[in-house]
Amino acid sequence: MCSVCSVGNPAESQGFWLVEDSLTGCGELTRSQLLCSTPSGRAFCLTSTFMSKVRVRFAPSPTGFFHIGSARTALFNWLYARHTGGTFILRIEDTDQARNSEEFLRLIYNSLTWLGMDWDEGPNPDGVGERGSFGPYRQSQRADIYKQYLQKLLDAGRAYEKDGAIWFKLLGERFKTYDEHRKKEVEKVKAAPVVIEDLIRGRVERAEDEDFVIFRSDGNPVFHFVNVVDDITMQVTHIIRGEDHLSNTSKHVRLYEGFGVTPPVFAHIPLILKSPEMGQGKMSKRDKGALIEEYQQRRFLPEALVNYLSLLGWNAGDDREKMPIAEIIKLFDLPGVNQSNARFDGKKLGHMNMLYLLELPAGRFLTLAREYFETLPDRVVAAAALSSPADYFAAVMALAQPKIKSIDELAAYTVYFFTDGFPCDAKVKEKVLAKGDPKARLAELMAALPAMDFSSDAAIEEGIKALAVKHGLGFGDYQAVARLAVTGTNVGPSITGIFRLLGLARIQARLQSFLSTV
RNA sequence: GCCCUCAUCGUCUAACGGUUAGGACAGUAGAUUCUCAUUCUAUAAAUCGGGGUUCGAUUCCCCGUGAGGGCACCA
Repeated sequence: MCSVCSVGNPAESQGFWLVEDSLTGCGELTRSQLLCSTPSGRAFCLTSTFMSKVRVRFAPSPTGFFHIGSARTALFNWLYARHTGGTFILRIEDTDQARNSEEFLRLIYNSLTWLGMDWDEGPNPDGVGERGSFGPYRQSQRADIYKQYLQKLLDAGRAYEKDGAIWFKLLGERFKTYDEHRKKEVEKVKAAPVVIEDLIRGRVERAEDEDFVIFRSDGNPVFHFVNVVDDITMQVTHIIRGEDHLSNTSKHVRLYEGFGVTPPVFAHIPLILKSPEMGQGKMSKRDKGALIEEYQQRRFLPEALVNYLSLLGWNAGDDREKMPIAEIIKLFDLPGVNQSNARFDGKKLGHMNMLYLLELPAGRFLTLAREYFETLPDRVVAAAALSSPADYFAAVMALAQPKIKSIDELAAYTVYFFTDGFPCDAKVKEKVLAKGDPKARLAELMAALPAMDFSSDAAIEEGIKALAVKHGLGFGDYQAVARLAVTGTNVGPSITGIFRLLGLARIQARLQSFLSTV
């Protein structure tokens, strides 16, 4: 029996079954596809899994900020669509009129676009009109379709009205029992459990033993109903969603049966949990680092975020972690997705971001840096940076790019290039002044400065080294105190680069004014 | 309370039933460059517990325990 489409058996196969003996010849199949067929004893029918076109959907509801878990679910759907050459659908689940907002809707389009997840069907990214021939793609515009499908259930005797709402009717013997959780008596139905063949979890059985509401008394359909109707009418082949929906799936399967439709393939992906410092449970919108918007504002590189997200619950099968998106698409597959939940690790994400930052073309870094300063809350620093000559700004950024871990460090890291009003770190000052004879070093440096060649980093280095040799000291003896005087800190790019960009006059002025404070 | 899922270093994860249990992030200690960051080297760190099956179990089975999710006229 095919684990996916539940049809036929390998003995009757026409050569379209993925079974152990026939693997060697299947060069087209990925490693994880091969593996999934054997350890768990599952078999897949190629006709259903690979030969019909994959259609997957991401179906967010615009009731809150777009967060990391949603992005990962979207990503896995998108990756699977791109991996299989299938279709990625964006559907807006906006049936909860009280909590929907246009602002959140725009945020969904914006975030997906920023992350590079383009959709083949759904509303257009600008919110005007839509694409695809299975629309409308906003549930708020699909009322007629829901009415029509409700009628099918009514006609089949599988739905009934009670207390003004419409309920889905389960088949089987009925009995009453007391529900501890809800503290009331409920009517249950005796029936064989629902069997879910999940691509990631394997076979899951769950009893579905209570009628449930499909249309509220206000006339609006509920999630379970619209979700299933939409997936049927949009011809969705694979439902990739968070494991938190696994318990809902039995309801959905019963609805598919009620409509006389074979359910799609389910793949319930693990959840993203809070990092240990953040506490227990799944990542929530209130957790630090949970919102995609935050990374966008901090100018994280979307490709780094996507790469990091792809590694939460999935891996390439070897030791590689940083990979171009094309490689991830090539290697990604559903049976290779882990079953256990993953904790979010902002530090590792930061590391990934740095890796991408290091190899970012200077031109793009410059664009991002400019955008960053344009939206920087500190308008004084921003104005100073943005009003500097373009080539000077570019030179400063070139100095900073290989040294910072994320773009939002840029203001603090480069402030002294753009203004004389930079802060001086008191602790660093104390430390540096305590070592050797810094005042003497500064005096020597100032004396040597006018004769120094400022044309290149190498020339500057040579000048300072010559000075050091002359006094029987090391480069570091001048570097540390000069850096403190000129930048107010002990971290930053090479001192030679700082000297070269700032130029003789400003170096002299800063050394002078620093000397007056010690 | 009931139902479902999961379980390898602190974290993300590798390991046809046979490995000195590997890599990455974070940590620690060094090296290097003018600081910092990078880089390099070294180091510490894991198979939840108990039973089976097996010549042999991280891997298969059962029971505990722990973690997560669900149990709405929310999605």
